Amino acid sequence: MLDPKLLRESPDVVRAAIAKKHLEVDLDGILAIDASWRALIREVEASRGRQKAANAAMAALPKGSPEFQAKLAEMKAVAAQVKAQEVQLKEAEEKFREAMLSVPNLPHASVPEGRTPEQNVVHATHGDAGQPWPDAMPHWEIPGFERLFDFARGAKVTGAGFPFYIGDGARLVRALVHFFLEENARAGYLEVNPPIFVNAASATATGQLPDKEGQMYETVDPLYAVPTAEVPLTNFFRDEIVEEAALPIRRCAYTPCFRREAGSYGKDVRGLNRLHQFDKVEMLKWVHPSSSYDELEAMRGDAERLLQKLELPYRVLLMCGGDLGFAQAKKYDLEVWSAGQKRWLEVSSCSNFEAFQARRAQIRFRSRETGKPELVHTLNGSGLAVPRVLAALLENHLQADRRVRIPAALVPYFGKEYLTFA
RNA sequence: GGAGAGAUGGCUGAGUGGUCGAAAGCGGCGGUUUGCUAAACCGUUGUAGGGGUUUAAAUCCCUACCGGGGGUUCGAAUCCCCCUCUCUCCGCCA
Repeated sequence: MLDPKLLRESPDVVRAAIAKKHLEVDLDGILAIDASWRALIREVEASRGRQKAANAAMAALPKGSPEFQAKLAEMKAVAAQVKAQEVQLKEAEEKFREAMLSVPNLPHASVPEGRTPEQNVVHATHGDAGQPWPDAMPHWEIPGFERLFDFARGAKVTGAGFPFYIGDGARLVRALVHFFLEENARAGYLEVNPPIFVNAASATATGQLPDKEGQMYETVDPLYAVPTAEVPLTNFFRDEIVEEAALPIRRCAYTPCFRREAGSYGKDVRGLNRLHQFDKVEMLKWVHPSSSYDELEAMRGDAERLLQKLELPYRVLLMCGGDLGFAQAKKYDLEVWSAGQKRWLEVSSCSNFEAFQARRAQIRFRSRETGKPELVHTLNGSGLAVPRVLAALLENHLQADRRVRIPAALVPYFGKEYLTFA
């Protein structure tokens, strides 16, 4: 959620920012709702003030006295009025809050202009991505692929997009998760194993609810399977005030992630490109507002290093305003080169949310300077998403003999130098 | 799943219808004392919103908040209902 004061005091700043994101929001309507809400506050508070004063007076009067009786009759009317006004106030407040939730976060000044994904800026490219790889093939066409990645049985047992990983396939998933966690721990992220179901309050704080309800799996209890570890991780400190000295707090978590992804189709969903259940390690930071952009660069570097150690070509995109997302102030995407599919696959997205999530989740720190609680800045980034990295490993490191070379950094985790489809 | 007990400020904990935003203690902050430290003593100490004043900060006034929601009442931390969570016992279970 955006700071309501900012909207009130500088609507033009907000207007310009929304334009940069190419979104449409009725700011004048929200400002009108805000004004009428605040007028109502004044009315209700005046009535309540009268009531409170009268109550104090009544407390001093003898219980059955005529003065008491007279006051009582008078205050019955005031009480009825207050009750009615409070209903109105509550409605107005709810309306305002709802309206504020429709206002996106402001993009940072360094975010490039643009409307479409094509206008994202290629920030850097590593490795020989984009070069012709004569022997490369999409991973699902590699002979024996279905022995390690059984989509047919997954579809029978659960549904499309829920594969079985078998043998070296399962081993590679486990090795990648372990590798990511160890590397992130070394980079200063404390490992956390969170719940993989969250309640509605948590899903609301990170923005999955109310709008993206259809993208999550919901249980018969009012619980949602996590679409990313970001949700339980961010909510860890919800409604809390942390010590300023504790910042920055860096944590990472492995969870399976569940996404309904309604409406997806075509080549995007072939093989391991897009699944309803997949494994991911997520990095999260709670930082002092003054350092959040430095922390974003550091986090991007942490994610990049993982790809470098896996010897995978990739590029870094700086997202333009139109492709930035509702809640992000600045975002980098890391895309690995899929040699067999000859396309880029997104494997990480590192974002600075500034105080946008923290305001919604009420995550604050006590400022040493002012002694007052202030909102932290939150950042998160994948480090990394497993299936697409796995797909890139299969395609990019495939040998002429149909074995897959395991990069040196991963060998200790995988336990062998080659993966075989036999 | 069954039975019972409980949820109060940063923490411990009093308060069972009328100046209770809430006693007391601890902690924190400021000060006095002290060669320094400690102790002692004095003062101070929540959050959010609205408004007055101000360039701003400071400051002042008002309102709300005693797990969450609803109800009774002129008036609720206190009475009633629902929910959530915690603890104890029983059952079940990896």
